[in-house]
Order: sequence, then C-alpha cells, then structure tokens
Amino acid sequence: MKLERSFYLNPDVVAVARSLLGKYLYTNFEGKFCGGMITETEAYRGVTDRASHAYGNRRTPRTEVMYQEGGLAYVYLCYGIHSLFNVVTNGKDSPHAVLVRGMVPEFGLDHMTERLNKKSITAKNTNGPGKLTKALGIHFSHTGLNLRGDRIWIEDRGILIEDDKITTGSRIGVDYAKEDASLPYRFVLQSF
DNA sequence: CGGCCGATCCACT
DNA sequence: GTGGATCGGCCGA
Repeated sequence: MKLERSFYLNPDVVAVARSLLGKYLYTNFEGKFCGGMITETEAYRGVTDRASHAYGNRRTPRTEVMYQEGGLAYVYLCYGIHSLFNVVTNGKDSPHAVLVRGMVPEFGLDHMTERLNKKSITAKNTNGPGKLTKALGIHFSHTGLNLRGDRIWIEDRGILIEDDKITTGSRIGVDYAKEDASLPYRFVLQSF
C-alpha cells in the first residue's frame, strides 16, 4: 500500500501533486500512529521555478535534500514557527517538491488532538500546512526522512479522485515569484 | 557576523 | 480582518 519508489521518481512534479490528492499521509513517532487523507498540494518545479527554494540551482544545507532522489521528506521552518512538509520528487539533481497543505484527519485522532491542545479535531484543524505538521508531529528536524520508512509515509488506499472534484489555482504566498506566481500548480480537493 | 524576512497561524476585535 | 508571535537561513558586507 505504501507508494512505490517509482511514484516519487516521476519527472512531472505537477502530475505528482495532482495525484497525491486522496492519498493518505501517515506518521508514527513515539508509538503514536496518525494519518489522514491529503486534500491540498502545491507543486514546486525545481530550478526553473522562481517560487522554489531550488530556483536557479541554488544549493544550501537546507535545500540539499531536494537534490536527492525523490521519495524523501523536505521539511523546513517557515516564519520561525511552522514546519512545512514537502515530498521530494524526480531523480537525483532534479530538485522538485510537492508541498502538502491540507488533509482530513482519520487515524490517531486522540494523538493529534493532544498535539494541537484541542478537545476534538476536525478537518478545519489540519487544513493548513503548519497545522497538519503540528497535528502529525512532523518537525523540521525530520527533513531527509525516507517516505518509504516507518516514521513518515504515504499510502494509496484506492481512492479515485475525479477531475471535477479538484480546484486548480495559483500557489499561496508566492507573489515574489513574478511570472511563475500565477502558474496553476495548486490543487485543492473540494468539500473538505 | 549582523540584520532582514519568509510557501503561516491564531487570538482578538 | 488584522497584527503579533518568533527564529533559522541566507545574503551582503
């Protein structure tokens, strides 16, 4: 059920972002098993995408994981507070990634509720990239983890998402990316 | 090595 | 609907 290595090696990161909708993201930290269905993603198309951290083939200790072969987690700190979870895709030295921005919580609800300091949890509590990492216990120190390992992984549970259930649009917070800011690289599964 | 700022969230109004 | 929180990365000097 775990997504195969070949899924992550797809050179078309926009297609990967689209096909991650309806897949299930799981974590298991300290014996706390959690997971849910992915409902929102954004594609970051490597060295030619001004919105990508790897634009212009920029390599830093932080972005180095994006240059590895697809199938790793790229987690970085945003605004000094939020850990944002990305899926590294494509082959080595093709630094593509998909940002996971939303999910519907389904497994380990008690663990996620506790991490969020709430009394209960709904999809509204995991509908942002910083919120879902907090619920799942993903921290920027987890960057580089293999997504076919036993701490963070993604499964296909056979859910088929029709095109008419998806809204496509421009990515969030990428105004600085000039002509790339308006590219339709954001995918949102409706009714969640 | 100093300083600026970001792929955000939430409490408060 | 708005401002404050809060800090690592990275650029420029």
